[in-house]
Amino acid sequence: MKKVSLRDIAEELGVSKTLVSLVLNGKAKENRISQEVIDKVKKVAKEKGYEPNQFAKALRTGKSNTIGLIVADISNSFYSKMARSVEDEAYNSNYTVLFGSSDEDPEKAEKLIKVMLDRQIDGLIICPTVNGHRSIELIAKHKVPYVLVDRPVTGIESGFIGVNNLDASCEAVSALIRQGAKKIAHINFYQELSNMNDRFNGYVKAHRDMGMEIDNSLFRFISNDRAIDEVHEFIDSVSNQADAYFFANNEITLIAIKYFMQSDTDQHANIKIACFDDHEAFHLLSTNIGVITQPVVEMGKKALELLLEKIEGNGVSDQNITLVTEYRVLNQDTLKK
Amino acid sequence: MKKVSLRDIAEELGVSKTLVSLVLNGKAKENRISQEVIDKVKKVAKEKGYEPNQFAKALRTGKSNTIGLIVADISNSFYSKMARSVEDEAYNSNYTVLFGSSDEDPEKAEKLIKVMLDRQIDGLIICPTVNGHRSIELIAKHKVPYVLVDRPVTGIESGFIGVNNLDASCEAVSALIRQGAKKIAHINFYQELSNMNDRFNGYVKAHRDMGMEIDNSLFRFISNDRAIDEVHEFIDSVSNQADAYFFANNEITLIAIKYFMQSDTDQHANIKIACFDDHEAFHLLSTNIGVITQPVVEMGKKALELLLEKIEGNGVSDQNITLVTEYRVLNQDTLKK
DNA sequence: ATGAAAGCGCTAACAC
DNA sequence: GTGTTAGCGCTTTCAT
Repeated sequence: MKKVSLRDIAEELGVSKTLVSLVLNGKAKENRISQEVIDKVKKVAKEKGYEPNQFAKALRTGKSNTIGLIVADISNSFYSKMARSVEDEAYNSNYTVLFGSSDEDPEKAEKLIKVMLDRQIDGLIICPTVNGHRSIELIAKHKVPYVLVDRPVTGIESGFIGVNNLDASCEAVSALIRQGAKKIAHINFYQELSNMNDRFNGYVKAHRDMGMEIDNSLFRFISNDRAIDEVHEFIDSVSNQADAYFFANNEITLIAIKYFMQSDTDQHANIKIACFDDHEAFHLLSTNIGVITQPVVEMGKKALELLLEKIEGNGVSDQNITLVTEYRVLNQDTLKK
Repeated sequence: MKKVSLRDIAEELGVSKTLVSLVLNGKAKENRISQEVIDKVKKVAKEKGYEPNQFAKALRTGKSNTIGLIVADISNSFYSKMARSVEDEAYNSNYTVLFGSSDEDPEKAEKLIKVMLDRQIDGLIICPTVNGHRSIELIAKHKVPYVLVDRPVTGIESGFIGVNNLDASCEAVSALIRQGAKKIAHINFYQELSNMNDRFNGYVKAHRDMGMEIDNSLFRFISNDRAIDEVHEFIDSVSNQADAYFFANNEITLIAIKYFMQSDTDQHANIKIACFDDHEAFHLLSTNIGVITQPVVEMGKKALELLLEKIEGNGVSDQNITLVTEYRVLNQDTLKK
């Protein structure tokens, strides 16, 4: 059951490796190889269960038909859904996907990139971390095509797939205001990530548009490490005045809602909530919640499409694609629809 | 910025490729190469930013330092968490992970396996699909080490990582019975997957242990394609008699709970529920729910450990590792703990 | 202590 | 129409 190589087939047939290679790569016709030979070769190849050695092929052609995908955390539903979408598209285009989670750590991201470049990936889809410059430059230096998703990196010219963070946030917060909210608290991550900042800016803009002031004590940027504690602390500090909340992502939202539910009072039933990113859990809530849903499948799909265009070098200039989110209030009625 | 090869370094230094290779692979000492040369080589390699071409290396050595991971669906939280765990372990051991989702489709699984074998992975971790025999045999034929997770395949001798499906289910159902449930409905997937069957068997055993009968109308095996509709139909058909439910996984449970919540009555508040597999959404429920949690991180970790042992061929016989689940009732009290 | 040379399996430019 | 040849970049055996 040892591996069959081109040569084995060639020898068996008394022809050259070239011929076999040509036939098996579908280049027989354009090289005017006789049908008779074609059939013979194909038959033997099949019989012997020939499988080309991709390393040799890749070594020769420089193409691995593998792409890399680096996200913050594959176990997070947002990213795992995107991964799934990328995978599906890649599968259809005959690419395989290597993946890695950066944990928002620039060091780790850089290591992952190095390893993947080592593996001679043909291209890379990456969600940049804070201080992602260095790692992106690393990729660029290697001349490997890449596409950024979720967050752009300022100063980096490249393909990018994102959403309308600012407008979507503004819309969600405006909706809360229209529902009568006067004091909307906001929790975000303290990171130099432009998408997260835009969500904050949307929160600010909604207030400005309505001619409302925002008290500094009403919003907070928390750290990644102590997320849970900081959310709790902040909620305790604003629960007296706040009559609504806008959370910058589903992770924060989950922490907050859990905390609301733990509190003995039923106060949370009356609190208005809106947040960025959908989550299955929100659909099982008895309270209303406004949710900004990102078109995550579309994002993965577009990212891969763009990447393939760059890999196959159809001379497309780097595009920035902004997809639109959907805002929807989940409640008992939508549940029953 | 073109790629530097061994030869570039060798030429620059006026030495042979062999020497450079030896030094850079840490085999200098055992070949008694002079310290002076070692330093020189290392210095130049660093200066030029030498990165070995993994294809050439792999072509020569037959090792890719890449493993494959095939799960049913990477976007499912159970699998994405396992993937994360596998990834972390692999990362620490200098392996990269290729992944793919089989969608429980044997055809697709087989294609994925073929592609991965093509990529000359050093080993494979796989959650077998129904009728997984063929694909597993495919791997075996290629002499690539593999480890099965989640579900064993009868007749296949190999490393396997799973959990105590039968006992855990029995325990959960027994708990429902002790809480006073007389008519426990059960929904499972209609598939020849031994782990799912064991969950059904646990349900049966719990009844038998207590000397209770199970009416055939109380349980149902649903199909993958029409899962939602079939769950709804079944619930409609048993809601009169059932006073408790045991669901075979979190997917079914989510569908069911949503359906309960849609129904106008508040009946579901009084229904006792237990299920296999945890899910974040369950933690935000106001009703009680008994949850069997699989040690998913541990599963991924053990799977990779076992696989590496097989790859590195420390002659270990194929082990079957059964990890234990945890049963816990989630409710307002645990929430407040 | 160091190097020459073979070859992993494949592709592609160039014969014939 | 088909074959020859020359590598891709690396490791490894065997000389020296």
